[in-house]
Formats: sequence, C-alpha cells, structure tokens
Amino acid sequence: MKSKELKVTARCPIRTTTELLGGKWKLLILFQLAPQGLRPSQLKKLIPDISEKMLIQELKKLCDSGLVVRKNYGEVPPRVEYELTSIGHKIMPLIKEMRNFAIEYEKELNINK
Amino acid sequence: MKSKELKVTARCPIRTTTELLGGKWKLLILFQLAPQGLRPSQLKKLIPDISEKMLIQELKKLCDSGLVVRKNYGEVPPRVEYELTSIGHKIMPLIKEMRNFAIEYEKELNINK
DNA sequence: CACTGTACTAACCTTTTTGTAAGTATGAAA
DNA sequence: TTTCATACTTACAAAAAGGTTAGTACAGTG
Repeated sequence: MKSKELKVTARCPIRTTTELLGGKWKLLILFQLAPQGLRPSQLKKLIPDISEKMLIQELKKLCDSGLVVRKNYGEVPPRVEYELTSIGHKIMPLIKEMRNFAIEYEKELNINK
Repeated sequence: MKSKELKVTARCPIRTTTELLGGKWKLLILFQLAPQGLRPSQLKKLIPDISEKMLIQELKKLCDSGLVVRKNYGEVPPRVEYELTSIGHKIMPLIKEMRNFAIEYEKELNINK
C-alpha cells in the first residue's frame, strides 16, 4: 500500500456528513423544505409515514446543527414554520446525486431481472 | 399547496439510496474500495475502528445489493478481495458531494465560533 | 503434531433509533 | 364553558444497529 492512502478515522468529511444527515428522515425533510419553508402539519402531509414525534425531533436536530431555522409567529393556535438556512440549501447537490444514483441503480436492476 | 408537490412515500429515490447506503460504515467502505480492490485485512487497516464483524457484514450487504463483488482466490490461508462493480463506482459523485458539503459546513462552523 | 494466518460465523449484549399513545398549553370561537 | 386547532412533550415499547468475544476451517510450516 502506498503512503498517500487516505484513512477514514474519527474526523473525516464522510463521517461528518453521515452524522449530520444520517437516519431515516432528515434528508426527506430537507428535500421538502428546499423550495419553501413549511409548517409541521404541511411536512407531515408530504411525508405521510413519519410520526409526529419523529418529525419534530428531527426538525429540532436539524435546527441544532444549523441546517434549518424555526420561525415562530407567536400566534394561537401555534403557528411555526421551518426553513432551510443558507448552509441547509447546500445539501441540495448531494440530494441531486442521491437521486441520480437511485435512478442508475434501478435501471441496472431492470436490466438484470 | 400546488398540485406539482412531490411527496416522498415508499418508493422514492432518496429512500432507495438511504436504504442502500445507510448506516455507519457502508460509505466508508465504498470510498476505500474506489481506487482498487482490497482484502478485508487491508480495509480494516484503513478503517481502524470498524469491528471485523461489521466489516464482513456490511461487505456482504454491499455484495447483495450489487455494489461490490467478492473475488475468492481459493487459497489457504483464505485470500479474498472485494471490489466495486460498475454500479458501485457510480456512488463516487455522491461521495464527492458529501465531502464538498462537509467542507462547506465546517467552514461555516469556523465563521460562527 | 502443534502452530500459523486469514476469512468468516455464532452467541450474546448494549446502545441507538424508531414507533405508539396519551397528554399539555393557549386564545378564539361556538 | 366546552370545543377546536396546532405544536410540542412524555412515557413506554419495539426494532434495528452496532460491539465484544470466542470459535471454526484448513493447507503449509517447523
């Protein structure tokens, strides 16, 4: 093995990103927030099989990591809106590549079936 | 909400890709296999904190999903090598975007610290 | 015949993630 | 004063993911 081999230890970009975006729901949420900010109830409609708990829990994590902001309108009944920050928008190329890959992958599946 | 909204239900490209690549290790393994096929022992050196069990388990999953192939040299002591398939190589743009994103993200962190 | 190196398996446990169901707070409207 | 809508919380349970340790197979070597 050569000396320019690239180990993937504690702090490496791949790990950073998977820690930030890992799990079942975060990327789906970010994808839905890309075109416009949304209220939790609207997100729930767009991702029907997420539970209310997971939705809010994941939104909070995304806020904590700075990818999303919460806007509170201070009304009753409560009205809040979540939207992408400028860093949040920067996952879009990544999502685009995920979509590209999935399409390639399914194409391959259809060939070999 | 308009009619062209894009729900993310059961079969959508984002879900396909996260199911294929989700978890702590798969992307790290694929990344290491990109330049050349490797034996498990070599992979283990490049990803020091993966356990042997996880390494083999994840390699098997990657084989099952067609991203990696196992080459058995039929020698004793056993000698096998794992390498990317042609579809396997197609995750590289995705990994590249993950790396781009991580770099942008850490840059942002340094500004706001 | 005991020992070695390599890939892999199995049993078991801990931790993390996800899911379910019920409940809270609030002001306005009926 | 009861009901409503919305965002959110809490307690608990189930499932998935990950980790640790010990073991197996086997031809070659000493």
